Amino acid sequence: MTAAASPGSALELIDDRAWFDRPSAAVAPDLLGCVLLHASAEGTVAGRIVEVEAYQGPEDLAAHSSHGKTPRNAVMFGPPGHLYVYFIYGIHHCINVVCGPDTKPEAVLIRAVAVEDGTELARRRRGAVPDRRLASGPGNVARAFGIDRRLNGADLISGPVRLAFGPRPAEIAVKRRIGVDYAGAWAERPLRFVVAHDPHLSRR
DNA sequence: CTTATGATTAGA
DNA sequence: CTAATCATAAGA
Repeated sequence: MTAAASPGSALELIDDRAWFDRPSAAVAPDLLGCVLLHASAEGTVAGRIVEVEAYQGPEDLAAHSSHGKTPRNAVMFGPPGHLYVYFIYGIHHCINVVCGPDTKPEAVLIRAVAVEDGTELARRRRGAVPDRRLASGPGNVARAFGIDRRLNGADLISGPVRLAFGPRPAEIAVKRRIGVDYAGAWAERPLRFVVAHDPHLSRR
């Protein structure tokens, strides 16, 4: 029995777009402990988000939106509560939650999830890896959940990928973002939020 | 059309 | 530490 599926702890889906209509640095820590779900034809995978990063609009030199709107990042410039999925390094997909306020191009990158439901399906998609690495690292989250570019722009309130409120983590740690050293001072900003001491983190 | 490169990962 | 691997964006 899992927290995501156990009777008596029904999932409370996030169905209010206003919840997403805030700066990414405000949404990001609130996302920790929340449940990410993907109901696909293959089955459903769900789990607790344990690591995220906030990307803050055009002024943030680490954000894709910092070089203007293009076909790839257009979803970031659209309404909050949608999925921004991009393909990177020729291999990996990364999934983001589009935030606000309004159409300000901010988003939260989901970097690690503790899979709690649909574990078998996630394992099939990922191959033989230890549980702690099943959805650890942004590319691995997308892989385990079966999410690719076809879901770019999907509505988190009406689409196959949803979010639900979960128990607030006991302790949240804030660190610098990973893989954005090129962004100068923006690389130093404390915009990576993690559930402290969680074994599923992509890094400590 | 050509070219450079990345919000990564796994493995030596 | 580096190779893998290709969509994307910018430039000629």
